[in-house]
Amino acid sequence: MDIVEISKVLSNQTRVNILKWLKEPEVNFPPHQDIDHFNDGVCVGYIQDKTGLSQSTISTYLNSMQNANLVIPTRHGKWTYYRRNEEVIKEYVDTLKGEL
Amino acid sequence: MDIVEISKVLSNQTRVNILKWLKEPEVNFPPHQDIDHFNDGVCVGYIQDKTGLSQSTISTYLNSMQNANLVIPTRHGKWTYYRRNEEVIKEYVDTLKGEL
DNA sequence: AAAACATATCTATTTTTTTAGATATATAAA
DNA sequence: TTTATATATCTAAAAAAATAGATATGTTTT
Repeated sequence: MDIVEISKVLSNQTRVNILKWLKEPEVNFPPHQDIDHFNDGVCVGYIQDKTGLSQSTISTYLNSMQNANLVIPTRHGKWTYYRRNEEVIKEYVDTLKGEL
Repeated sequence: MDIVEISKVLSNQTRVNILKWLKEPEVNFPPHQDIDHFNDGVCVGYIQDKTGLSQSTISTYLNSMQNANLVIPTRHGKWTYYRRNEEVIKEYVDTLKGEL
């Protein structure tokens, strides 16, 4: 868990929003075609639609968030679903609470 | 309290270090010439020495930290002392805890 | 097998951040 | 009242991040 790397992710409003949206996928996104739950998170396309940014930009964002271990990708057919990594998010906040 | 602005400050190891050092000035810095306490924090020169970066860079860092309300400056003669703004730091962490 | 679809990666451009030297300002000391 | 000291601000150059179009890859559908 790298405080500086995670802070870089959080220093962009859209990326913060994505993390927040993924907290309640059923509230923030439409249902998926193939599956009727959000256990593995939300597909890239839905996230992109919500932000209005380009596909490649969102993919880059999600990649940086994955590198920081803030989200976990799962491939399901032709879609990649992203969900929050609650453990690391908690560890980050708790570390800030203690060390900062 | 701006999450993105504060996260930008924290996305640099030296700035994180400065915040940590200011938590225990008596441990991390030598005593000041004029005053025998750290109630108003630590002078810029001491912080600069500890980082090894240039004077203008440290001044820029401290300015960005002040703009984010993470530190509070106090002028004492020819020195400027910086101390942590515990309220805002706590508010930031608590907000992350709740919203993130 | 070809076409369509979702996402990732590559590439280039623009924007932002970092960094420090030079200079300005404010205060204190000589 | 000049000189020294501490810090802030200005300026410019270098480095890093943001962004999106183009292309590649993997998967499904036809």
